[in-house]
Amino acid sequence: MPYLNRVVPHPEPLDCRILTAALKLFRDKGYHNTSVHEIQQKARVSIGSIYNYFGGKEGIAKALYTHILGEIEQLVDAHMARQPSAIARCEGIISALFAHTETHPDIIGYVFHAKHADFLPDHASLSDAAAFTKMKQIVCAGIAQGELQKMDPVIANALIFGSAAQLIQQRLDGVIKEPLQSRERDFFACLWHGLKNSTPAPP
Amino acid sequence: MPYLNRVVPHPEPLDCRILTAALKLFRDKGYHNTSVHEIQQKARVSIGSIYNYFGGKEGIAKALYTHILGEIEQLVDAHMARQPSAIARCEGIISALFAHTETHPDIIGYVFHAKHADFLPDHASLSDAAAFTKMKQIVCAGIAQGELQKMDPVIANALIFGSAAQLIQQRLDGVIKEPLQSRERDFFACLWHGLKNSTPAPP
DNA sequence: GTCTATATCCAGATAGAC
DNA sequence: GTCTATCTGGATATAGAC
Repeated sequence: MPYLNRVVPHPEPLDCRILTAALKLFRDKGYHNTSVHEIQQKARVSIGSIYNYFGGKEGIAKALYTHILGEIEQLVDAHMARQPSAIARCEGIISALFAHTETHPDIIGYVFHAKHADFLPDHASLSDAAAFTKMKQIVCAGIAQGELQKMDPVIANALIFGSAAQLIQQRLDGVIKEPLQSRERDFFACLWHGLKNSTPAPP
Repeated sequence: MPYLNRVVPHPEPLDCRILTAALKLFRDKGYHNTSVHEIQQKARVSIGSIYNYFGGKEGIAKALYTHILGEIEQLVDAHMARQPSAIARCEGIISALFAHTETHPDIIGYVFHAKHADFLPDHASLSDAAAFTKMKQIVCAGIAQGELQKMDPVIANALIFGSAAQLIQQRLDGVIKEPLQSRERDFFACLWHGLKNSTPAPP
């Protein structure tokens, strides 16, 4: 019964094991302090397989990067489709990111905390990624429609997502001890108190 | 005349040359992508001297880190001594950081952008540095005295310095094309519009 | 104290058996 | 497709002359 031998020890596919192992190591020790040998050991895979699937350490980092940014973009798209209001969209996205920070700190940490320019030189800055561009568009639309105060979109974007990013980073660093959800409601209240337009523009 | 031979080529002291060269390289290529050999060439110093002064690459990084964080702390202290108001203090500090971002992007980038945990494992998180702790204290005092709205200090801190940090990072990345000073006034207006307490507490 | 030349080590990558 | 064993380059760090 060769079948049994294959099934039990590693239910998840091989390339997936490599990615999850690498993600955790990159988060814990940083990209440069992680050797392929360590990834190989943690994923219980041979070095040869790693080079077969990803062509090397940088290939793993790229695969992780595009995959995770794609997932965040999907998240943004989902909230844009679900809600017409800019405020509701931002709240939904930030709320989802806060939740992910608790359940998948590796993933969020890899995107928010890693300095990708150090090991992915050909990739553009994070701000240029599609997911983050779309967040800016949400803010712009909210200002244009009068839902948010008339103001510089760059500043509005910094206030909304910059402060959220700061909370996420402090949570990842352990500076904030409680789950971010416990602060979510207060955070939104403070945020919109300053940004929401109380006198909506005429249609 | 041996004196002349010494004076002309390198007016600044040797260790200072090493630090400035390393700072620029770390910013441009990242810590791990910079070799001691490159620092040596750029600083026009021999490898032996580098090990004499700093004991190695990590020693340079540590010296830079403590020195720069010390300077920022001094900046915070200066503004705390000059102004009693929390809002004025925050504005002064952020304004100074914005100005530094334009004049010394290497320095600001090294503190705000580098992932120090990757190469200074024994150092605590940036948020624990004295300079940033004092910024939090300023915000707390502002809330306690009724100058700022009654709210969670962690959230207030994220809104104020998180958004400022976001602007600085985008400026360093080149996403923002104009000097930050051009947005400073608008930024402060938006910020305090949401955070300032319009009904001050009784003395 | 400053330099050059050298040693040592380890990471990333490859070759080839199975 | 997966593995083991090996190669190679380059980085940190040191030794010793001056």
